[in-house]
Amino acid sequence: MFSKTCKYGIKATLFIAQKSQFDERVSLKEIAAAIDSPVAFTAKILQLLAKEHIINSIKGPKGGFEIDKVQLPKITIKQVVRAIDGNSLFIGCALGLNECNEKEPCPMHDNFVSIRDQLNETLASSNLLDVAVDLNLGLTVLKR
Amino acid sequence: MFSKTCKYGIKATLFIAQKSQFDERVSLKEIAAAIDSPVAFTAKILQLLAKEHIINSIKGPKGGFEIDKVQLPKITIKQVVRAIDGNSLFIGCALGLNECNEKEPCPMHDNFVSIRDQLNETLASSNLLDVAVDLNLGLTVLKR
DNA sequence: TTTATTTCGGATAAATTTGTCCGAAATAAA
DNA sequence: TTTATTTCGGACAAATTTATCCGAAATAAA
Repeated sequence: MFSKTCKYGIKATLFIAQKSQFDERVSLKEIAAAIDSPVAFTAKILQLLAKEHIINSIKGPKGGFEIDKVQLPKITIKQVVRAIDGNSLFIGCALGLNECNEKEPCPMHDNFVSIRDQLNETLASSNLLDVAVDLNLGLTVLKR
Repeated sequence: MFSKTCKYGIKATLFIAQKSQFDERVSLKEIAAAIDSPVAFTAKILQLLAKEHIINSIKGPKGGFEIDKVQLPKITIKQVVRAIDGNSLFIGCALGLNECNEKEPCPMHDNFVSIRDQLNETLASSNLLDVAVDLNLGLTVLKR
């Protein structure tokens, strides 16, 4: 479904979001420890997310990563997925055809319309604040 | 969603199914041409599908691949997907957690329950005969 | 029996994804 | 200003997926 890179990216973003609720900035090491991911690889992903303006990065001592608190309810998981895996999950053909549409559909086309719709709906309506609140309440986890 | 290997596998299976409707056996070359896939790689995938008893392979002149006609309505796309990509799409955690369940769910767990259900339902109810009929009527395509 | 055709199976190679390393740049604090 | 800390960015490496090659095995037909 999602690439490994994307899974790390989502988890990292959610951890940063959780801490950003309380204006807490987190470091690369803390993030990697919290989501159980390779440090150096996680650095690359965070760099990408920063370039895409999904998170903010601050260099130097006391630096780290954070998300503007007021932006939390406006940023969605879908944005994170698109930034990392692109939009092939949302618009590509399930069987990999280059030109697959209503006129010349692949055999799975119709079946996947509703799955895709639901995936879109789910990811586009999952905002960082809601998910961060659940994390904070201990209702959900990022490890194990 | 599906690996490239799996996409080739599904398309190859459907092409064989289409021809098997009329007891026509098809060769590796015909299959690769019909689904626009690399010949040698397709051979590997067909070999795997034959081992999993989803298709039959016949060696020698006039050999090739076929599916028992009476089995067509009983074989589902889900079986093909499972044979190639395994069942991680159906049972694995969307964020890659090893232990993700109702007790300790990942942040996406609840959201993905219905998506997964629908994916299951869709793939488990897509049998080869139905899809082959559509292909034969030209309602769907395996290329472009 | 010989030949031609076709899949099988193992080795290898290319491409992509995942992951590491390390010096550079930024910057807060001493 | 110097030092320590932290992210940045480029090169490199390992692992996995995708793809190729080729001789072996099977088998239908000449």
